[in-house]
Amino acid sequence: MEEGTLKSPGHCEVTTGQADEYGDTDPYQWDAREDCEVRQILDRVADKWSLLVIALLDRRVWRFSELRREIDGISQRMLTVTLRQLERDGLVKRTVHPVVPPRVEYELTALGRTLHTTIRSLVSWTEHHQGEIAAARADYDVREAAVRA
Amino acid sequence: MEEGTLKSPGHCEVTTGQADEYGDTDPYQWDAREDCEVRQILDRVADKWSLLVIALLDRRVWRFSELRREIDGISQRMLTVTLRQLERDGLVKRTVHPVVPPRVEYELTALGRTLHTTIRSLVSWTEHHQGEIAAARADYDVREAAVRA
DNA sequence: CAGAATCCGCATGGATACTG
DNA sequence: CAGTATCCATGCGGATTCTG
Repeated sequence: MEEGTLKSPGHCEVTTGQADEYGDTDPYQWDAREDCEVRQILDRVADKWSLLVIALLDRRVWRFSELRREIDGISQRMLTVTLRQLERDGLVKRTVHPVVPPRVEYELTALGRTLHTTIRSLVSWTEHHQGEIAAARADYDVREAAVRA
Repeated sequence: MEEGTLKSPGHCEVTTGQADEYGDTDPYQWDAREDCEVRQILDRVADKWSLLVIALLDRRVWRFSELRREIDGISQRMLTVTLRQLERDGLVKRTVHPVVPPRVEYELTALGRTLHTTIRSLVSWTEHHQGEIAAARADYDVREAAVRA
């Protein structure tokens, strides 16, 4: 598990890899710097499974195996990793019931619910425009095939 | 030559057809199926570089090397791949000026601009809550360290 | 049931060299 | 300048096994 080096918000510090000398000021603080905290958070949100998990958790409380069954294609390992990351970020609350067999339940925190609103709009956009995207892809593929021929 | 349309190497190729129309617009139908088109699009949008590129392109028209310089940490290869994907999806328009040396400019399409609105809100959320997330992480790490000890 | 731990295949993506 | 092509290291993530 990677140790996220955390600095105060706004302070940029290189996590891993070479630092190199930066120096110029960036008009848009959030974007370019890969050591920028906002980018780290975006990377977390914009990962393969997080969006799915958050969207599901918004509906109700889920048990681990329920999520596993519901999310098609996720491995047990990745579900665990994803849930831990979201829990660490304060987006998901994990509740262990001391019973046998174990019963662990997951739900969104208040913070997680605010994020869900945004995610919801992203999903909505995708739903609304999937036709246009499919058309654009088909168009692109045809044109590229023509060039290649 | 790698193609972006690669599915995850899982076994779940239920309906490998392009599924042009699922018919239903159920708000909560998008999630589970990994063959769902919405999920494929989300995977594209939610990748490491796409968000960054789209956000930059909304500002103005950019040349290739400008983007390369601006996006810290991206390799020339990944910038090319990302731009091609976005172009294929109809989100980015690529204009080649037949001059020497070559001049290629990138900008958002109308479709891309509609997505930018959503992305902008995602970035805003991140900016707004990065403090809370940092605190949650610190809290989590402390507690985990305590357990481990 | 929920997960931790382990092994490891292979896609992801960086570095380099070459081209129009 | 704006790519393409190639090689190759890294690590993501799947499969499996073991535990409380």
